[in-house]
Amino acid sequence: MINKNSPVPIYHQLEEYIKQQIENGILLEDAVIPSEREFAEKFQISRMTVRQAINNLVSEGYLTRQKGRGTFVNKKKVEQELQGMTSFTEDMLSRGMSPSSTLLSFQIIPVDKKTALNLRINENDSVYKIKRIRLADGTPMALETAYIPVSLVPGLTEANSNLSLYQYIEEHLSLSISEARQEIEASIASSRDAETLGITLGDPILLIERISYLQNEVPFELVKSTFRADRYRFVHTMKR
Amino acid sequence: MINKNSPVPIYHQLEEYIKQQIENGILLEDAVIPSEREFAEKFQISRMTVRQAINNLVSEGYLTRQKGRGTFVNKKKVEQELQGMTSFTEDMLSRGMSPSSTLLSFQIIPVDKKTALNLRINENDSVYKIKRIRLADGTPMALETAYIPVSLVPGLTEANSNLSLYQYIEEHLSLSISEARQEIEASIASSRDAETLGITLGDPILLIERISYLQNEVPFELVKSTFRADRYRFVHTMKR
DNA sequence: GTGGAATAGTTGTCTATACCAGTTGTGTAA
DNA sequence: TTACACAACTGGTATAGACAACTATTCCAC
Repeated sequence: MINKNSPVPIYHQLEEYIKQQIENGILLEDAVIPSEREFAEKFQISRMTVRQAINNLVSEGYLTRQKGRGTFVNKKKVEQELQGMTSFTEDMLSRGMSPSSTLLSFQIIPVDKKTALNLRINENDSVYKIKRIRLADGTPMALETAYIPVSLVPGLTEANSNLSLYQYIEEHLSLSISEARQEIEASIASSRDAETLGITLGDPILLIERISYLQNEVPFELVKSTFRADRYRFVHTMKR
Repeated sequence: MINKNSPVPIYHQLEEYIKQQIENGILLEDAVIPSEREFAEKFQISRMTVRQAINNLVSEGYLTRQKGRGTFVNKKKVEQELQGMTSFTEDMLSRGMSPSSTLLSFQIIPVDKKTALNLRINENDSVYKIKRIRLADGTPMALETAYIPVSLVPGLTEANSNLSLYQYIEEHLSLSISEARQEIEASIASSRDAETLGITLGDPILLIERISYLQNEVPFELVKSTFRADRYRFVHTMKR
């Protein structure tokens, strides 16, 4: 498990080892991990090297140290990661509402120039274009159009696109979203907007355009949403 | 400067020492700091102890290491902290525009119930109520009303409220803002909004309400802003 | 029972040392 | 002058060992 002759530093190997133990459920949430001296003994490495590995995991939020007691496993990263990530599903759930959606269309089309730029792919590359009405507690809240490069999520079909997309990619493709950029704009409902959302022409609407990025800074999706301003208010917390 | 018999760990003393050198301008931005071996020699401590101090400062964002070259001083914490914190001034500067503001009124009034709740103070406690027109490159962008508990910033006057508030509290009161919560809503300009912002009745506007918190989670200010939607778009990046 | 000492376990701090790996300037050979 | 080698610096990795500070448990005296 630990290869002293590898060019990969020992402390980094140990980090990966401990992370895996957590992923695989061998080390459970809130459980103590083996002591520094145990790790040192087990892998025949110095305690300071063990400390370096554990320190890194602590600052990455995987572990918590307690003097005199031991080192403990934190809650899973995944649960933390989607916090405040504002997928519609997460957003509504956190407001105590029940989200659902109606699929309006599901297409694979060559991407236009502007969207290609945003997704950092070539013009005319294939993208999924998914249009949905988003509902909360059964009433329409938003009209949403998502663009996703086919190359990133080859297996997407009408059926599984109906689930929360984020959940789908987390669980089936072991990718995860690490960053998102949003632009929020106020506007006035056009007659088409008004019709699909059940409001009146000229009513205020919120236009939200979100680009989500994977860990490697690869753009994953572009989502354009039109929210009813009478029902939806964008809430958002910034730290540090 | 370093007291080996102090109960305060040496690495922590060194951290404070280096931080001070940065604060006092002895170590300048982008400059190299003395090498680990130099610090060790100068204070007669082990290089590993020096590394522990420097590691902490690196993860706190004060320093950056570069293998083979040295360790460098980052931009001041203050400048980083307000990044994305969306004070109007910072926001406009980051868009390459020149921000200014016109003070409409500056009052000290007893706070109403709802605002008191948001600021976690008692009803009728004194608050500053500051109304301003915010301009970018000379044209009106937003109407802004800020509420700040007098108890938190006793010395505020019409004169210094005209500066960037954030800068004022950072520099004169050594408080700093660590978190902010925003609610963003679309609406339609009333005749009064339209008049002050120079737009037409019925035009779309963005209503932004922000509560900023200090490090200790004490609410610091409540700001209600009305932005022209034709000129302003709220942009925002979420990480992790 | 309660309080306190002894004990064995944990992480925290610190030292001294060694070698590796990347960067930069300098001096020498082509 | 140019190109390369080398030396002298930087931070990065790793070891072994010591003692301090803190926690939990056990056991004994009161």
